[in-house]
Amino acid sequence: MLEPTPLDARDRVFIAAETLFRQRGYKAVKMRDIAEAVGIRQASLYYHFPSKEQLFVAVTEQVLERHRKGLRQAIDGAGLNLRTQLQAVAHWFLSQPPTNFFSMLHVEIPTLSEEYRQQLFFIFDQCILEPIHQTFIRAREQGQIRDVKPETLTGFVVSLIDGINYASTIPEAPPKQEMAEDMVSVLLDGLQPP
Amino acid sequence: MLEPTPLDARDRVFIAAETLFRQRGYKAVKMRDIAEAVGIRQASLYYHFPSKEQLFVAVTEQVLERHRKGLRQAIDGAGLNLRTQLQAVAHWFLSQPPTNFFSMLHVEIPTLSEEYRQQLFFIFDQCILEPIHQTFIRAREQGQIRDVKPETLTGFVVSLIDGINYASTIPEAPPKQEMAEDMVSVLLDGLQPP
DNA sequence: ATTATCTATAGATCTATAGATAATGC
DNA sequence: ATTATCTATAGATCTATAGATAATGC
Repeated sequence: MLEPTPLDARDRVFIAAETLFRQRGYKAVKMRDIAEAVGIRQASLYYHFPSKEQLFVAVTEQVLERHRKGLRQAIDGAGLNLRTQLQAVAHWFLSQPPTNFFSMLHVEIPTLSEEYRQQLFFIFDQCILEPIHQTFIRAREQGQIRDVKPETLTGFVVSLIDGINYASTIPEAPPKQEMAEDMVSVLLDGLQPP
Repeated sequence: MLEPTPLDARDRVFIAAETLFRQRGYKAVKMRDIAEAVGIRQASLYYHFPSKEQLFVAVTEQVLERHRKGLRQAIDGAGLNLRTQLQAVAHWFLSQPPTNFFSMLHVEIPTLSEEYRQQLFFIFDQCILEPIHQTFIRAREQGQIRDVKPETLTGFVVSLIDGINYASTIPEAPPKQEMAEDMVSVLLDGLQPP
């Protein structure tokens, strides 16, 4: 380790916060909950992070950045075919801890200060929407799909991923991977009988 | 009026609560906010409702029940064709104030007491999922669509509606009605070029 | 000396209750 | 008399700060 300061505790706070915020949302998670998960006292968190809001923003940025890298790799490694690219996108998202993006955008982020709000919206756009948007634009240019606005299709994909993640929490739901396959085949082929 | 008690104030509380809970979510709305919207003092709300939780549950039940009726009417009035039925479903949802169902299920409802949680999950199933589920089952029986699990497709529709509602809050987004048409045509016909 | 934690608590909210008071309808 | 509101506030949380103390590394 060449790190000047040992980051263990800070990292454990980060990981605990990420998990709790994802599971329960910003407001419902108390600093005490994070501290308990880490095994320190609530006030000790403030040695590592100046405020709950900044902790949330830092955690969310990291999650989004991880998705950006993962999506880029998934898409770049999936050849030139939209079908395999979408399968790779779905596979990436479903390999990650399930984040409900619309709750994030609709419930969590609006409670933050205006500055952080705008910042996270921008990063969300760059990390989640842009990679998928690009994919649809290229597919359209190559005549792989008919003329539907790529931003509409991008929204569809993110919505469907959210939905699959949610459905997976229900015991009777079909397996994630099956729903992901159905998602791609419905998007590309529709539901018309053979 | 044959009502024994004039329900005006109670109704105004109901309406204000519905709007605020929908816009900001359960936790973020304070009883004071609802009172201010109605024009009374915070404590006066407790004359009409015993607790914030029961107010939220009552409001949510009413919203869900309204959707059940609206969906049933929309589907029943849309003939026997899945395409027109889905168009009617989309049209109904987008004619209503935008509720983010996945936030509701994923963020709001889990913070309630176990009893109310189960109750609202059940009612959500009856009011939102069941009508759409039935529609897909009938279409499948009549050979209108290929073999994909109807519960998967139901989840897709609800996810997509959530996504369209969210997208509509962004200034540059395509019009709701256009996204709804794209949703139905993608679900049924896919994206393959003509 | 510096780093990381602790205890204690101020200050800000927020829900819900108690009891008083005004408005309404016999 | 009953209905609907009010003021005042108890009680419960929760974030963040102040200052003390233990652990670590020169």
